[in-house]
Amino acid sequence: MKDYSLNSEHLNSKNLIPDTGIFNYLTNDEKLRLSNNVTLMNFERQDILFKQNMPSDHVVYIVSGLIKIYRGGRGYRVVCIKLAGPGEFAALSCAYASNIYRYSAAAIEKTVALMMRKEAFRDVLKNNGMFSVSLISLMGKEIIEVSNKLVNFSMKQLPGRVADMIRYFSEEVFNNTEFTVALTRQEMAELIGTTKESLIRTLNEFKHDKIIDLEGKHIKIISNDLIKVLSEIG
Amino acid sequence: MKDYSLNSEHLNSKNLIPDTGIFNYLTNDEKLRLSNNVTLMNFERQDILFKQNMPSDHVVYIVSGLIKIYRGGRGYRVVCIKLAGPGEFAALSCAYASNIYRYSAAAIEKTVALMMRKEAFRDVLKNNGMFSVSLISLMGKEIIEVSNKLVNFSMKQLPGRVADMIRYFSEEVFNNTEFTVALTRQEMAELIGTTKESLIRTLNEFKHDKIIDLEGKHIKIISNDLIKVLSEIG
DNA sequence: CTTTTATGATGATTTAGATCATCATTATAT
DNA sequence: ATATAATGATGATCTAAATCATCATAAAAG
Repeated sequence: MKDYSLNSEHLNSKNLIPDTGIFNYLTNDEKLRLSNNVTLMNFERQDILFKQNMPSDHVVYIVSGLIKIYRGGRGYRVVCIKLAGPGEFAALSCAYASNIYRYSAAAIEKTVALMMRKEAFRDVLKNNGMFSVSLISLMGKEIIEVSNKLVNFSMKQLPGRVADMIRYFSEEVFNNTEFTVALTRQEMAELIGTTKESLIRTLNEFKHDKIIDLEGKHIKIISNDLIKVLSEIG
Repeated sequence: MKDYSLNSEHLNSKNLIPDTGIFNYLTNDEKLRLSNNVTLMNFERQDILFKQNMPSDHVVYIVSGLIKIYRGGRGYRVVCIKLAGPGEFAALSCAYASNIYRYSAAAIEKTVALMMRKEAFRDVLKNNGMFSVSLISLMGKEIIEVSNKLVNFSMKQLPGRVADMIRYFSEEVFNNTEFTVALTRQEMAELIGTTKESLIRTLNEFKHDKIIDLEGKHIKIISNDLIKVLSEIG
């Protein structure tokens, strides 16, 4: 009994907030207060974290894994706005700018996420200037990223966008020239605004031209230079 | 002499910060301190407010007029990311997320803007929680807007995007079904990711189909319903 | 273990919209 | 006022990529 009670108390006061990134700016007290409004969640591939048009009540912080943030349109067509991995937030933009989620999020691989009640998160933002300025910096990066994607979508044609995607996986997600993506061809296509057929063709052309090695979901970059050139000339 | 001196002092302590929007959250003292780091600027059509790749040292607040925020790519191709009018900020995303401007801004019509030194702006953000949370809300809206544009670019074809543009002018910029845009056809095309020829053709088709009246830069919406339908079905 | 459903791969066909070319009209500069 | 440049407008042609169709293979479900 005594042990159990102790355990429970210990659990209640356990700090779920990581000691990384912008959370470094929080005091222990702030961490604890925020922590009491945080739920740690586990998601399997294809699990939904939140869905477009639902009331937006949480800010989501990815501890581990990978998720996709996407918008569905009429007729099953989907556009993937971005992926988010460890240390990244999701739904930040909706938290204080909208009362509903403006897009959906689903786990691409096994993912651990912290669901933070947005009111508690806001209280911390209000009281900790360094924390809020850091968040403003993060959101600025997100605006720049989405704008870049917009520019790439309008200026580059398929080979350029496919090269962009491969570069993104290699440089931003896996930090390796060789990697295995859990995404299907369909999902990859949604990430760069094309159809699965066109994506498959372009990937196989890259393979044929010895730019990449391709075996199922495993991609190995043979010529990083060519990938960079393709990505830059569009 | 005496009069002149008085005038000058009065000018120095003059508060340039507007009493609108998120600036309402500032105390008089904060307004004054910020005001000392603000320059009021006048721009004529085509004047550059800031240029891609320049060191980002200011946050820009539009008092009146209209500007375009755009990115140039190789070969004179340009993509317009968004327009910004009175009460809107520009370059917010670069201020604390980048040391350089990631895009350019130019006046579309005669524009008055406040150029706020980003360090002073940050000081206020750090010390005023309501102000920073409001800014976070504004930036969230911007992320949602750019994401929407990305989704529209990938899902809608030309008539849908042209209808989007007309709707945007009518509902967001001019609050009228009849308006005169200072943009050239080329600039309109850049706004919706197409070429001037295709834009001209589509606008003239709309005219022919009695959806709009078109005379040079003056547009009058005849059937708002059709515009909405076109914008929604894409 | 077999059936059913998702995924990956290719070929054939179609099409939206880019590109190229030309000319009229309207601004801007000399 | 006249020359020069920028803009708007249309037609002809071309092409990247979507769409449609089919089949192989892999994964999931019964």
